[in-house]
This record gives sequence, structure tokens and C-alpha cells, in this order.
Amino acid sequence: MADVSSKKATIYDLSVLSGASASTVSAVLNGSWRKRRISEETANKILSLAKAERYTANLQARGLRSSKSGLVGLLVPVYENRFFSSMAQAFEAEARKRGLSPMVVSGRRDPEAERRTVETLIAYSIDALFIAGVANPDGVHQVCAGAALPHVNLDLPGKLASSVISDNRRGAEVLTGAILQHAARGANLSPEDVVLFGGHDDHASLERIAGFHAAKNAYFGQECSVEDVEKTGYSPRMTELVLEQFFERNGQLPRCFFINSSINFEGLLRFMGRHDEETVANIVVGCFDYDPFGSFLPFPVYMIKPDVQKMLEVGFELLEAAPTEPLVTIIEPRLIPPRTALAGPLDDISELSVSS
Amino acid sequence: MADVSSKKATIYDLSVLSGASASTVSAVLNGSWRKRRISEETANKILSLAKAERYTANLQARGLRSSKSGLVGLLVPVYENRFFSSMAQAFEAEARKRGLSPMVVSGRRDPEAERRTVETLIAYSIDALFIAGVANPDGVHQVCAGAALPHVNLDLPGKLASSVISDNRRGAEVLTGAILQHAARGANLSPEDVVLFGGHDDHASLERIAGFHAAKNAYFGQECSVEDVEKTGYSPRMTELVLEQFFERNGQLPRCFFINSSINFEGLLRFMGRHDEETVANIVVGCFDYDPFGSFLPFPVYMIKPDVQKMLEVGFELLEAAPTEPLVTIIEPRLIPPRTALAGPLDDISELSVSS
DNA sequence: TTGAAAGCGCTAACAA
DNA sequence: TTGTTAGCGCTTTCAA
Repeated sequence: MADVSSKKATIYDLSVLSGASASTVSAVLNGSWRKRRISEETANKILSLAKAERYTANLQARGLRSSKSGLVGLLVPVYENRFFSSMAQAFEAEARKRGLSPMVVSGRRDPEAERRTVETLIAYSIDALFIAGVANPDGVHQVCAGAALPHVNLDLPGKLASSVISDNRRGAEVLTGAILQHAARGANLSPEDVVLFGGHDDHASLERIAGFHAAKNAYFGQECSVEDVEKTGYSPRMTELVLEQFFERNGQLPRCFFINSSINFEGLLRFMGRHDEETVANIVVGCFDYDPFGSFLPFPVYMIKPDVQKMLEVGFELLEAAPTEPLVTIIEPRLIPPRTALAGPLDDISELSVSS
Repeated sequence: MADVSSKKATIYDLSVLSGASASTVSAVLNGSWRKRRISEETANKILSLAKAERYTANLQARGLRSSKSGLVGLLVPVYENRFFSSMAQAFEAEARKRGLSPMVVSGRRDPEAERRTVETLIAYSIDALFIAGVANPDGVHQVCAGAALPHVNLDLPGKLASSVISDNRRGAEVLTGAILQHAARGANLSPEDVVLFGGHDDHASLERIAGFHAAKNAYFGQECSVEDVEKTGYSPRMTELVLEQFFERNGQLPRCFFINSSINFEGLLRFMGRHDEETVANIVVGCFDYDPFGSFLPFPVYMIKPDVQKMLEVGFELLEAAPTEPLVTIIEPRLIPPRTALAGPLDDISELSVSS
């Protein structure tokens, strides 16, 4: 019977109980016993003993000794956002699938915080790091390089390590095409009716802007030289501000919005909160990010859903392959038409019994 | 100058370089040197050496030796949800404020997964665990007890440890009152116009149902004995199913919805995706959870926002106080009127420079 | 004011 | 097929 004494059992306890040496116990318990040619008999004895004693390995000790902790990190800017939280969800699943333990941390787009949290992860000897959405990629890369930490960039490209990114250009093109087509059903459009809000000078934004312009040029059959991009960074507050300014300047909102991310979309929500429903009654929105609630707002919202699951699969493969040259893999995102609520992680589980 | 050799510096490296012993270096580097009466001079020498060598402590080794890892866990069902992701955000902030490292894991409301992930956390010698939203609290509690792991229940009460929960009853009462008042502006209501969807037999659901009924009884001035609760568990799919059944049975949706959580709300979204906009044109919704996008849907949505920040502050205090008897602390949530987009974590950061 | 030495729980040569 | 031994990097008595 299991000893109920609070202290956790160690391989030494099992060594004494089983009569085998600590190293034999160790080998049995970490699975390397076949290779170490330990008899099935002793293995079984130790295994059942371990179960009886509720043995679980001390992963800090194992990590210290073997200099690999089994921890993998994911750095996101924030959790409170459908894109990054779904990324965290996929990351956790993918990590566990590989017997690794996920550690998700948030850098809050603050270069200081980003560096510090990554340094902390390194202090815990994480084996690898996935980097998604940082304010200062160079700073983080530098820290990784200094610690010789394998890492993969997610959703943003990097020079020092492999990257998995969405097809921002093509996604933006498709998204822009969709809102143009939708809006054109009602009335004639001119180039200044179609404006992009959000983004900055990062790679993703620039690609999306390029795709946005490509689609507009194709639609209008000309090089549109109007000012149709309002950069706001990844800040809801700034997006709201810029929208207010636009509204004041023009007396109305543009007919078609391309919104660079759900974070910027929250800026539009704030604008909506300060104006009546008429103000947004006729707009058509395309957002480069997916949020099920965003999909049902009182105007048509087309969304682009990056394939985070795929991105993480590829990311882990890249990590394992450890190519000599940094590789960039581009993953196709998916256009989500208005009024679409996709299934999520909670759909995979067994339903609870239902009473009325 | 710092050695660029990839291997990380250890206290022994600094010991050699400084001429002091490893134990002295250790004491200086972990801050216990004043107490150990080490001279300011040697301390400073070692400190500057450490900086030059870019020394960072190996936290696995420290943890192994001192049998406290500095890791705190948070178990949530899923990330992809505004409530739990804001909880993760607050948890991380609160943990770092205390010099601890957060590890957030998702149990996917799967009793097996919940146990396993908690066991893994324990294997990494986490110092404490916060438990929020599990399918099988008993299983998890048992694992914690077996490892003598201090833990705090969040958003659900538990017998074995202290709990911090929302005032579900009062919140539900306020929320129900708000939707009743709103809906009454248009037409006369009868008890069967006001229906609760979601939840199960867990404490939170039961309290919310009680608050819901209290508010209805107060409004209608009578004990309403109508069947006005449709339990669906915390499953979008099941919620959708039950809504479809309701719709088929009655030829229309109820006028007023009380939705037990944003997870159930996603079930309503799916229903909406399968029906035209007319079907939901006149409903009034109250949701026990806050989501900024949910707040702007094409019908009035009142929401209750649990005060996760406060819940976590209290949670950590409870952990530190370690009361002999489990304590239950109730935190007031906040009613959010329709069309409200609150500020979030990204608003605290410095804005990027903005170009047009 | 500092150092020597033991050991946290585990892994991995190397012997036997 | 198994055991012995020497650490991984750190903390912590205990002595000096």
C-alpha cells in the first residue's frame, strides 16, 4: 500500500523497496530500460512499486541533470484576444503531443517586459521558445542568441531563426476583395471609400497593406493614389482616436473598413460606443483576425482566420528539423464570411449530461 | 568583458574570477548576503562581475536545492474565451508582482486532462496552484492534497482550500433586473418570456439560477413556476441544440435571455448563424461574462464582468495568509450596459509613434 | 566575514 | 543484466 506520508517518493525509496539500485530504478522510470537491457521482470516490479507509491519524477532534478527541462515557452503580447488565446490553446496541445510542457507568457508589447520574461524562461532552462507578436523582436532575439536557445518566430519573420507566418499579403487581398464585392452590391464605390486602419511598420502590416492595395487596384482598374491607410499601431485607443479624427474630418466613416487586427477592431468598438447606431449602419468591415462575436456585429464583417494549429505544427517541426539556414514557412489563412461561429476546443470534449 | 562562450556562467565561474568561495557568491547573488554578514566590498565586486559575465541563476538548480521553485500554476478550462484569458492576464501580472513565475495550463474540462496537467505541474515542483473552472474539482483537489500543494479555488468554491468567487447570486439578480427593465420598455412581459440558458449543477450555475429567479419573482410579484431554465452545460454545441429545440417548440425565441456564460453565448451565435436576422431582432440578452464584441451585437446585450483582478489579488493574499480554515471570499462583479468597450491591458503601454 | 562540505533527485558513463 | 560513482548548479549548515 502507498505510504501516505506527505513527502514524495524518490528513486531511492523505490530502490530500497525493490532491492534494485537507484540507477536501475531511474532507467526503468524514465523509459530507457529496454536500451539499458534491464529485465522485464525487474522493470515490472519497479513499475508496479512506483504506482503503489504514487511515484512521480522530480522534473527539476531530471532537468538539472540532463540539461533539458522539457519546458517550451510561447511569448505573446497579451492573452485577452482571440488570436493569441487560440494560439496559446494550439501551442499547449501541440507541446503536450510531444511530451513537452508549455509555458505561455505575455510581454504586453513592452520591450522591457519582453526581455525580462524571456530571461526568466531561460533561467528555468526552457528547451525552446516560440515568439509571437513582440514589440521589439531584436531585443528578444538577442537574449535567445545569448543563451543559445532554439526559437521559432510565429506570425512575424525574423533573421536569426526560422519563422512561420500567415500569408498576410494574399489574405489581405482576399479580404479586401470580399468587402469590395459586398459593398459594391449596394452602390458604386470610389477608392476613397475603402480605408485601412491599424498596423504599423512591421512586416505583417506592410504585407497586408500591399495586399489591400493590390486588391483595390485590381478592382478599380487603376493605381489608386488616395490616402487610404491610417496607421495606428496595435492599440485600441489609438485606433479609436484616428477614427474620431477621420469622422470629424469627413463627417462620416468610410463605407469599407479594412481593420488590421482584432486589437484595432476594439478601437472601432469604442468609437461605436460613443456614437449612435446610425453612424455605422452602412459600413462593411474586413478584419484580419477572427472573433466569433465580431462576426455578428450589426454590419457585415468579413474576417481572416490565421491557421494557428497549422502554424504551430510547422513551428514544432521546424524546431525538430533545426535547419542550418533559417526557413520561412507561409501558411494560408482562411476567409470567414459574416455571421459565422466556428467550433472551438470545448466542442471536442464529451458533453455533460443535460437535465432541464 | 563578458565571455561570449555559449555556456552559461555559474557561481563557480564567478567564484574563480572573484577569488571568493562559491557559497559567498551564492549568498551575494540570491540577496541573502546582508544577513550572512558579507562585506559590501566583496558583494559589489561579485555583483559587477556577475553583470559583466551576464550571470543568471539556474532556477532549476535553485529550486531543486531549496525545494521551492518559484512557479505558480493556474488551471483554466480553455484560453479561447474572454473570461479565462483575462484571468490568465491578471494572474500573470499578480504572480510577477510577487516575484513568482506563472504557468497557465488548460484542462479542457476533461477530468483526465485536468489531473494529468496538474500532476505535471506538481512534477515541476510548483509552489502553489490556482484552480479555475474544472470539470472535476474533486479529482484535482485530491491530486493537490496528495502532494500537499497549497491551492486556491477561483470562481468555484471548494471544501479543501480557500476560494475566491464572484457574487453569482447578486450578479445574476442585477443582470436579470437589467434585462427585464429594458425589455419592459417595449411591451408587457410574462414570466415565460424570460429564460435562462446554460450552466449545470455546479455552484456558480445554481447561484445564478437562484438570483435569476429572485429577480423574476420580484418583478412579477409572484412565484413564477414556469419552466424557465434550460441547462446545457458549458458547451456551445449543446446550447445551440437546446436553442433550436426551443425555437422549434415555440416557433420563436424567448424575448429575454439570461445566458450563463460567454461559452454558452457562443451557442447563441451558432444559432444566429443558421437563422436570419429577423429571428433575433427583438431579443434582449443578459450574459454572465463580459466580451467587448458581444456587447455590440444587433440586440441589447447586458453583461456581467467578474472582477478578475480583484479575485487574483485576494487569491494570492489568501495563499500567503494560509488560514487554518478554508475561507470563501466573494467579489462583486460589475454590470456592463450594452455597447460598452472597456479598456484592456494594451492600453497601459506606451503608444507607438504613429505615422499616416 | 568567509569557506568547506554535504546534498536536493536525478542521469549517464563505466565497471562488474 | 545490474551497480557504483560522479556530478548538474545551487543552498545551507557548520567551522574557521
